[in-house]
Amino acid sequence: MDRERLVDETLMLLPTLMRLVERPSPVEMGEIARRGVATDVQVSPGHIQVLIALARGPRSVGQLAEELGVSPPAATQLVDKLAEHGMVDRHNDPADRRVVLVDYVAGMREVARRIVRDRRRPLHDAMSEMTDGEALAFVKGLRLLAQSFGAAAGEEI
Amino acid sequence: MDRERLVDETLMLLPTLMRLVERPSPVEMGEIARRGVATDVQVSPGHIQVLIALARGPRSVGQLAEELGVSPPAATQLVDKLAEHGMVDRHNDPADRRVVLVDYVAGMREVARRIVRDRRRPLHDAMSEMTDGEALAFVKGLRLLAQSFGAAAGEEI
DNA sequence: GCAGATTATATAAGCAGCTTAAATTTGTAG
DNA sequence: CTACAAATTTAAGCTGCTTATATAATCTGC
Repeated sequence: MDRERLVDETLMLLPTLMRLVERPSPVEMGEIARRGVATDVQVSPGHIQVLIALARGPRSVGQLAEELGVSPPAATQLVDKLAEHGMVDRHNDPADRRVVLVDYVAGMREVARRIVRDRRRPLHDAMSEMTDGEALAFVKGLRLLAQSFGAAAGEEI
Repeated sequence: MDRERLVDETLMLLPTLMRLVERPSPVEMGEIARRGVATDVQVSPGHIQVLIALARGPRSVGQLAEELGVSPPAATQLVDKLAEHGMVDRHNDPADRRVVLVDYVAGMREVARRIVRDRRRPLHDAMSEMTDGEALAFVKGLRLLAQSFGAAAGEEI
């Protein structure tokens, strides 16, 4: 099979896809507005990642940075904005007071779930046109790519 | 199958992958340096996209913008930088002098091919661990996503 | 053929999201 | 208790995009 062509097509598609993904869609703002959160909230992919990560329990800023593959200051920034809009809360880890634990504000877990759901609607739609095998292969591909690019970029320490 | 989980995983993976892809790898700079082009060139995914698009023939700035899914000023900027480093050239379309046609500088076609090849090495590596079916499903998935997000974001005209 | 609208590109200004470097606070080990 | 290490934040800066505006070339209707 012509792998070259597939690689080239991916190289063309990936950045374009990313620009689309990063473009803030107004969808979830309506959702937020209905709950009394500011209407002009711009939920970026990074924020969505934080909301998803927190669904599995509280996280320290450092853990978030690592899970998202960003620097600690970037994680601080993401948490700042979510906290500003009353979505998440910081509190000190009693075991180690250097650590800042991030968690949903009480009652915001459900709101977060809805925001994430809205955000992933196009993704969900796209995936509903794949067979199970294709969907699995797609995610496997993403994992492989992240791993491969990670090895190329990150591991020069 | 648990599509929800796959969607969530994709939502976590995509932005992380993008940050990795966008991180400029020094690989291709060495390649450029050997050809007498400035060493501090930073080849971004957008520039790679332009180089790939030009492999199929000269393009106007507007066509590039459309192919990449960016605004015309963004395309102008990408071309600016590539031209600055002697990779591409502008010349007027004799048929319509408003149009600026972009093409490789003579002899740079081959250099571009090598730059693109270096840039896609991690991608190539990742794809070599997929079966043919998986690779096809992966690219199909990317296409579906781009289409789906495009419909969600772009078609509000 | 020419005034006015349209199209293609470029310039200008500004913003979001990341980075590295330095500062602050807390923990740990000799 | 001193000195170093670790977690987070603050500060400064860069890149890649955006929209709004400017400029130049083309098309249209009279």
